[in-house]
Parts: sequence; structure tokens; C-alpha cells
Amino acid sequence: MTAQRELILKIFLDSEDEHMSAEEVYRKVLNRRLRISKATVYRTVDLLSDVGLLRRIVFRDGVIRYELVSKDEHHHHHIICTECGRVEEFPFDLLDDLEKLIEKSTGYKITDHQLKFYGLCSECAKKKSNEATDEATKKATK
Amino acid sequence: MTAQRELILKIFLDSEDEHMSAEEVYRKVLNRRLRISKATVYRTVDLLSDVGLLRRIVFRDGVIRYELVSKDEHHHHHIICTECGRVEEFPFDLLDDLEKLIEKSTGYKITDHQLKFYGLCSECAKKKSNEATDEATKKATK
DNA sequence: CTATATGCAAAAATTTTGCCTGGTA
DNA sequence: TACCAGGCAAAATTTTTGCATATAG
Repeated sequence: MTAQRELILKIFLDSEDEHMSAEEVYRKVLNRRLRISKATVYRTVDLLSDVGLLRRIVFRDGVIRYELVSKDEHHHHHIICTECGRVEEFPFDLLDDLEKLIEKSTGYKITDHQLKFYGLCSECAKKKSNEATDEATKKATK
Repeated sequence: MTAQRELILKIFLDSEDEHMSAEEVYRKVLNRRLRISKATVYRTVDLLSDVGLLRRIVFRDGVIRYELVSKDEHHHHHIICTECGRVEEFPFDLLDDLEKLIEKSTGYKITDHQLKFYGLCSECAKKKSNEATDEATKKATK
């Protein structure tokens, strides 16, 4: 356990519900006016994931992000706004039955599952529908 | 519609249930002794995804892969072996109710969802349990 | 004291871009 | 013909690696 590893964990603890890429973690380190080399950040988040303190999550952009794994954590999933990129979590799981079904039908021994919903958050949905209305008005007036 | 785009679509049609990264598509082009520049492959899979002929899927390694979208397709999901990387599909969805629940509780307008199971395929599971047994035998004999 | 982690810089891998040329409609 | 797509190579981005030095245990 080194100062660098502690600091990186601390960054995750301090920004509880964020999902950060290695790059973003590195930026946060700089923001705190501390110096850890980029290589160490990459190595460390990888290591922390391997030992189970972080979890790798990947959205459609292909960027590997990391989130804190809390001990008492309920299985949770993510909903991502395709417009602004905001990520929220929701605590329902309900997939245990499905998981068992899949195990039976495929012969896999399932260890994990990840569910992601994509869509528009309420703000972006509103914005979009306003734009659509504006367009229509413009056309009608033209 | 150009020869390059057709060829790339053809590659997806010929390898129906594969999930290929741009890089892999490019390699398949070379295997057919044809020449499309790498840039075109990247641009094309991206474009084909935007127009809805391909779908972007991302597993935990963060590599963006693409799969063919068939017109009559039932929503399907993926199960990935964490040992050998094999990917299989399964045709159950069953998430419509959950989706509605999420829409209500978050205010999002959901447009898509992706569910992935991770685990060991039956082969890798067998291999692992054999290894474990071997280890135990070794220890006992020692 | 030994093994392991870090920093740095270079290398590798991956993806995007600019610009000119060629083909499509 | 006008415009859009493709090829190529360079650039940008992201991630990994080698090696010397520093640090933890």
C-alpha cells in the first residue's frame, strides 16, 4: 500500500458516484496539485480493479471507466443519456431469475452481469422536443 | 453506396454472429486480398452504425465492436466468457417491464438497453475445475 | 535488505484528420 | 459536372513498457 494508491482510492471515495476513466483520475490528481505519473494511474486503477476495489464499466464510447465497489453494495446498473453523457445509477436488480435461466440454457457459470439503459434524460428530452417545435413553427411561418 | 461499403457489409453478412472491431474488419478485408484503407473501414463502420445497419457493442475490454442489425431481429443480449473471450447471444429479452419502471422512476426517455452476462463458458469452467483438482492432488501428495 | 512500486520518457497501439484524387449519381 | 467517398500519410490520442531510482515491508 503506497501513498499513490491511497490517493487514487481517496479520489474515488471523494467523488462517490462518478465513473472515471484513468485519464480523468489523472486529471483529478493534478487538480489537487499532486503528482502521480500517468503510468502509475493506469497501473493502479487496473490493479485496484483486479483486487476488487474498483469495477470496470464501459459505456458505448468504449472508454473504460472505474467505479468504487462498496462492500455492502446492492447490484446496481446504469442509465446513460445519449445526448449529454450524464450517468445515473438505479438500484433495482431483478435479474437473478434471468441469470439462472441463462445459466441453464447456455451452460455458462455466470459471475457477473451488467445492464445499461440508453436514452434521453428529462432535460435533454425537453430540449429536443422544444427544438422540434421550433422547427415546425419555422416551417409553418416560412 | 460504394464498393467499399458493400464489401464491409458483406463481411458482416458472411460472418453472421461475430462481433468485430474496426481493426478486425480491416484484417478480414486484407484476408480477402482486397484493399480498403484503414481510415475508410473506421469511417464506414461508424457510418453504418449511424444509419442503423450496424450496432455498436462494447464489452469490458473497452473495444468498440459492431454487429449486424437484422430487420426482424428480436432484442438479444450477450454472454461473454471472461476466460476465453467467446461471445454468445441469447434471445430472451424480458426487460420491457423493467424499462418502463426505470422510465417512470428516472424521467428518462429510454431508447435502448444492453444487457451483458460475464462468466465462464462450460469448457473453461471444466478446465478450471480440473486445474483446481490437480492443485489439490499435488498438495496432498507433497 | 529485498522485492516491489514509481517516474519518466519512449514506444506501441489505436483512432482521427487533412488533403488530394477518383468515382458516383 | 458537382459532390461525396476513398486513399494515404501524418497527427492526435490513448495506453503500455523498459529501466533506473525510490520506497514499503
